[in-house]
Amino acid sequence: MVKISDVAREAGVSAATVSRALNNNPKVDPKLAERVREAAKRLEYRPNGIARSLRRQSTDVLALIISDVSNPFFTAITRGVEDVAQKAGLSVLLCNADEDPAKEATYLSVAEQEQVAGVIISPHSADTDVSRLRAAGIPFVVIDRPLNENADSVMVHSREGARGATNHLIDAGWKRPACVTGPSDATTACERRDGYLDAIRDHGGLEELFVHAPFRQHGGSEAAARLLDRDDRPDAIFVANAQMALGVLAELSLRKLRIGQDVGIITFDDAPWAPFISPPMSVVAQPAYDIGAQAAQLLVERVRKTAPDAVRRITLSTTLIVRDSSRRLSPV
Amino acid sequence: MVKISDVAREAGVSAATVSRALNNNPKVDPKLAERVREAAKRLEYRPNGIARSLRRQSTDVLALIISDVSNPFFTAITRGVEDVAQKAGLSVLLCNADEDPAKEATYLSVAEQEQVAGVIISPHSADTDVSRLRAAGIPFVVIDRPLNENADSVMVHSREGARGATNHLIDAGWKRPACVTGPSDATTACERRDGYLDAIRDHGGLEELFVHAPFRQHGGSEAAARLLDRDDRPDAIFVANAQMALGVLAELSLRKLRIGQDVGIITFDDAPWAPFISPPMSVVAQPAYDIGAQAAQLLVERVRKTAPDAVRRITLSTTLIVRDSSRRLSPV
DNA sequence: CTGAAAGCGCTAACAG
DNA sequence: CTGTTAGCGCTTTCAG
Repeated sequence: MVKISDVAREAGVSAATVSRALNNNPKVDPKLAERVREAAKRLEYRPNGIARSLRRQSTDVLALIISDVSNPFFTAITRGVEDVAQKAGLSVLLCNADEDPAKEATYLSVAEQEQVAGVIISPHSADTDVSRLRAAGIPFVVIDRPLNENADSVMVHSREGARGATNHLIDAGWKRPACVTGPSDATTACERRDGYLDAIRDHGGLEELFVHAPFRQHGGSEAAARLLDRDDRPDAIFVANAQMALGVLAELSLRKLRIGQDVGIITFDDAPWAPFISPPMSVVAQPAYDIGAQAAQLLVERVRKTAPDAVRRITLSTTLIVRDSSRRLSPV
Repeated sequence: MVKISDVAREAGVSAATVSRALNNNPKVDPKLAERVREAAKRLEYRPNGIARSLRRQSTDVLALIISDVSNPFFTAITRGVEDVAQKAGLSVLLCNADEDPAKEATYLSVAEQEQVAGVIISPHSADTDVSRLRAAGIPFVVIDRPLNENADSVMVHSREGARGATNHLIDAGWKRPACVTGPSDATTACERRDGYLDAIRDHGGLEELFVHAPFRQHGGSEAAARLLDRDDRPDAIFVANAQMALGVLAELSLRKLRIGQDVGIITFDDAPWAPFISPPMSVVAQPAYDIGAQAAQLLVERVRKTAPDAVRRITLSTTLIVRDSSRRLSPV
């Protein structure tokens, strides 16, 4: 490994000058700087990022801790984060907590030990412990799911989105809309359930039918099975995320229930495949890319200390996209 | 930030002893060790990973550089990598090169500067330059796409899979199968095209119809459009990845072409949504999770230096899953 | 078994 | 503008 002192010797200057030249410090003689750059190139010198971080007491990497890499919603967020981080010269370390509080804690701890410049996290629950980040002075912004404490955040009006989706189902003529949502310790799962309940109560005379299950395809299947096993089974389902929706679809097909006739369906998240299933899936789209981009923007400003001290909270809106899965083809 | 010397003072020992105790060095008095652990806990001490890495000249993180986070194939790989890395006590830093050689180079450079313990990479092209990794002594394993050099790797028999898919199309009665594949600088794109060509030539009398486009949904749309604009348009399409397949689907629906009647389709990668589109999509499934798991296993052994010196190359097979999109409903 | 001391590679004060 | 010096926090010889 070639180090700074090697370059210094090659260029006939001191290590300090090499450091300054390579970091574009303006008060170094342009000629010398050029000589240094050439020497560095000749030797294929790469600064040791670790040593640099230790000395500077800071790094150029952000950690993005997400709940599930295989959820397209989170990968879309990732792109938003990466695009703005890259513009700011920061790399992003993507951590997949996998809806597992233990993994989440591990990554939080890694972020601390590796002294990342900042963290963007979609916490598994509102109780996720970020105190160590605070203690270590690492700025962070919370996305997707709120935290039981005051922090910069970029959220979505989940509840309103859910309410709108459920209302849409009712307006379309479905008589017994149910809700399939995520685990009860995930705030987004509860908010979407509550939005569903808001709509049910608004209309009166409707039964509250919801079930919690993991935010995964199998969770969707299980929840749907439980609902459809009832004697008074629902005739429409509002699903809280796209992966669960796939599970619901599987269960529906197993039971030979036809979408649009026997049952209506609408889901949170406009997954890429939503327009292509049959019938095309109605969705509540979240501005995933923007969530990531705005969170990264906030974080970069914190890292650069160009942001005001006050906590900033951004809440974005969802968009109802009606395709065919929620329409009622043969009304009674 | 509480550091090792603080713990040393609190426990009334030297920093060296704290270090040894916390690293479970067996030759430290159990009583002392206990005292140290208590002191550390009391002070909420967290070792500074950066300082440790600088001193040890190594880290506990692997970098996984993938071509596209939003491709389910790569997220499935990611899970495989994470599961085995975690068991080995290593964290994984996920880097999204986004099919962009510049981003890829950046991440390679980050991996080097941050002295990661090892790298798993799906190189954008066979010419991707990993010489710096070699020079820095960082072990790496190549996945998905081969490199123009001898290295540990976990690949898939793409060409055979593509050939099998095309043969299946022909056997199903389609008369003019075409191929929509990725960019010509991506090796997997070429292999899948070549597998298609193998099948075409095997049968004789068939025209070679293929088009290269980006490995993205819009790439699939564009390629399909080009193919379907021909006077002698194909009646079946073998698509080289799931994201492109979605684009092809979009184009087909735009032109009101019915799958199974007007056109047959089969794609690489068993995306979660494949069974749910209409008709259910036939696919060539890749063992994505295993690719990740085996690559990580190889890498861990390199990192731990428990592997033989010889380069190891693993090639996994694909599985043809016939659903309905490739069947011909009304044969001529 | 424990402590003192050296040093990983870099950058920031401080002189010159 | 450049060089010398000191240390970031940790681990690891080397003595004791």
